[in-house]
This record gives sequence, structure tokens and C-alpha cells, in this order.
Amino acid sequence: MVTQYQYQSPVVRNSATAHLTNTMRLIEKTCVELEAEIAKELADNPVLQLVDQHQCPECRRPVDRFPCPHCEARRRRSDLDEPIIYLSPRSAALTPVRLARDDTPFVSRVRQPETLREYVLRQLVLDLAADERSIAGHILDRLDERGFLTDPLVEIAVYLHVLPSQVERVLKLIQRADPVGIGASGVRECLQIQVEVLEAEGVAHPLAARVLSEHYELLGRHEYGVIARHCRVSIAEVESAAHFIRRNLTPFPARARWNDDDGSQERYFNPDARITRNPYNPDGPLVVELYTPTAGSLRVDPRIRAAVKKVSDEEQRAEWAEYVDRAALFAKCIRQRNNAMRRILSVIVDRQRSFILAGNSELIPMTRAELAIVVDVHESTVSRAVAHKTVALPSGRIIPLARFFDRSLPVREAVRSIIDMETRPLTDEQVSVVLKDYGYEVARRTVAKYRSMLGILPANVRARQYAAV
DNA sequence: CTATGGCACGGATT
DNA sequence: AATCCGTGCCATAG
Repeated sequence: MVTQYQYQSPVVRNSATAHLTNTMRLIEKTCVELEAEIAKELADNPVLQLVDQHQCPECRRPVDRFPCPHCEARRRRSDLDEPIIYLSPRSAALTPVRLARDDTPFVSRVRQPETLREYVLRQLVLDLAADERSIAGHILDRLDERGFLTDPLVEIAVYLHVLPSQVERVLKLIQRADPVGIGASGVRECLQIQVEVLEAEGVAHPLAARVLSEHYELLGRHEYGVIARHCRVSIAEVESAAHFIRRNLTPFPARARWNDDDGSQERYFNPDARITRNPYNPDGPLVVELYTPTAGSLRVDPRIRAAVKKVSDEEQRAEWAEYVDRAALFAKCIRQRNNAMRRILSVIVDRQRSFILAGNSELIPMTRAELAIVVDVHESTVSRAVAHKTVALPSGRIIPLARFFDRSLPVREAVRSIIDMETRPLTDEQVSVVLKDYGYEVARRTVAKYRSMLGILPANVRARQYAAV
């Protein structure tokens, strides 16, 4: 295998291979990342030219506004049966993200969708000294999927060669940042932190903190009577504290906000494409706006190309010719990337129309491999194209492109609706039986998995909740 | 005894 | 080749 080719590399030894590698690399990039990539290349390569900021990237006609009126006019046509895709400069649709000037790891590495790690870091930037940032980053990297930090504090300090007290300070900040309680050592500490923070915000229950710190085990076993005796208060008061805890605290803050499926809490920004209905033909094919990082298109500056040929000095000419080749290569790769994205999106939007319009339960299972065959690209290309990217749906929701390939989403949706409609708590086994009527053959164990993914408590606990009401 | 969650295995997917 | 996902088995809690 050829070593990773870099644009900075002075010599393009094998242009065919380099071309492939580069296209792959670019397909992986989200629109925002590509914007940075292009900016860098434009700065590095004097031959590369961004032509006509007022040119439609789709039809190449000069335009004074986006979306391009000509392309928009195409949307009026109702005789098309394929999704309409047009390229649109992101800057025309969205406020551009300010690109980081310095190379602080957390700004420049921002990917979409925004991860918990970045979300938390952004909140803390101002509170952290430069050397504390790397501590914060390390801690956030080490969180398990529940959002807890299982490594001992001292171990982290040793690993990073810093004082434990420093790590402690950073950890404290993280624990109190927005998904309150992440970075705790376990559920118990997590809940205690949440109570603390809520108290500071003026939301408090007289007994909650005490019950949590002194009678955590009993609370888990719902032994309210015993707790009441210990604290010398009535059972009703303990129950009210328990209710407060259930109501206001979450044992898994990371999961509640980030790994949920219901969409209400998703925090994705800067989509790579936007899907809308065709206003002129609402029942016709959907319209996809595929965002491109730049207005206009990239090309080799023709004046320079001509001038290079006339350079008499052999060595000089070779050097410039290299720039020309590299610029041409880069422009071609960008075009190819956009083209691949377009073809892939077109098929996805065509197939998943009802999912896009109606919601999770309508998702038609499809694999990246299938799509690769239809679009006639390698499956790894599809993988790269959908990785890390997000699309805005007509509803305004922004979802990861990879969600279109989630086989179990409709089943999970069914699980949710079955439990929503239940009159008495159904056990996982019973849910599994009901699912059969819906046409989903799912093992009991799998129902349990989906249920926990949805953040729905087990049947026996739900029974208590109903009783409490 | 029943319901659930952890662990781990194997097959599919990437 | 690595990762993800569904599932079976088993221990545990109620």
C-alpha cells in the first residue's frame, strides 16, 4: 500500500493512486471541515483559484443570489420523478462558522454532529488554563458510555504528569458542566452532584441530598419505611424526596442527552445537506440542497497555466508545473466528492421519502453495501460519505446521515409506541409478543436492549411509577 | 419462580 | 480486519 499522500508533498509520484486517496479523504469530510481544507489549499497553492463567487456551483451560470434562480426554476417542474439535488454554497444558507485561528485541539477538531466531549469543552474553555485543557480533554476521552469516569484521579495525574489537585479542579468543573454529573465515578456520586447543582440553582428538596448520601442503597431498594425511621421523618416525606429525585435527576446524564433516539434533544449543527419539499410540487420528489463549502468553483488559474508554459528556466517551470498539477488534482477531487455525495444522497432521499417526511417508524432498512451497488461506487465510499455527516429534514430536525442505515430504528419506534400505549406494564417478553403482530421478530433480550436504549425503565419499575401517580 | 441485565459469541456490516 | 448487533446463557434481584 502506498503511504498516505499529502497535498503538501512536493512530488506527485503516482497520480492515479494519489487521486484516489485524495478523493477518499475528501469524501470523509463534512462541509465545515472541507471549508477549512479548501482554505488551506488556497493559501498553500498560488495556482489554485476560486472562480467567481457569484457563480452557481450547479449550473455555472452567474447569479446574484442563492439558491440560484435558474436551478430553483427547475424545481417548479413537476415531471421529474427523481429527487432534485442542487449544490448550494453553505455561506448562502447559514452563518459561516468562524474558523479557529490557532490550533487549539478542540476547536479545530470539531466534527459534526457535535459530541459530548466538544459540547462540554466549549462550556469550559473560559474557565480552563491552557494546560488544563488537555487534562479536560483526557478526562472526557476516558468517560465510559454512561458518562462516568472509572479511572482513579491519581492515575490520571500520574499519566499526564500533573498534580492530582489540578486534575481534581478540572474534574469538578466537568462534573458541573451542562450534562450535570458526567465524570462522576458512578451513579451515586452523579446524583449527588446533580442535587448540589440544583440546589445552587434554587431547586431543592429538603431531604433529597440527605437520602442520597446516607441511604443510597435503601433508596435503590425502595425501602422508604426504613429510611423514614432513620431520618425520623414520615414515609410520605421520604416518598416525596424519592419522587423529587426521580423527577429531577438522571442517573445517566450522558445517555439522556446524547444517545437518545427520540430526536428531541439532539444537538447537531451545520448540516451537510438540507432536504425540503418542493414548494411547487409538494407531493413530488423532494429537493435536496447539498451544501458546498465555497461559492463558485475551484480551478487552475488559466493565466498562470499559460504563463507557466513560457517560463524558460527548466527548473522553474517544473516547479510551477507541479503546482498546476496539484491544483488541478485538488479541484478534480473536490468535484468528484460533490458528485459522489450527490448520487448517494439522491438514492437515499428517493428510497426513504416516507421516513424523511413521516418519521422514525417509516425507515426502510437498507445497508451501505446495497446502496453502493445501486450508485455503483465502492462500499467504503458510501461508508465515508455518510460518516460524520448530518442532514436537515423538512421538519427542521437535523439527523446524522448514518441514521438512514439504522436497521432497528423502526423496531425501536414500535417498542416505544407499545409501551406508550400500555395500560399495565408489559414485560420485555410480552412486548416481544406484541411486536410479532407488527411483523417484527425480536428476541426478548433484544427488546430489553432497545428499551434501555430508549431510556425506558423496566416493567417492574414502571409499575411503581403508575402506583405513585 | 419470573424478569432483567451483564457477558460473550457468531454472524453481518463496514 | 475491525466493529457492530442480535441473541443465548447465566446470575441476581424481587
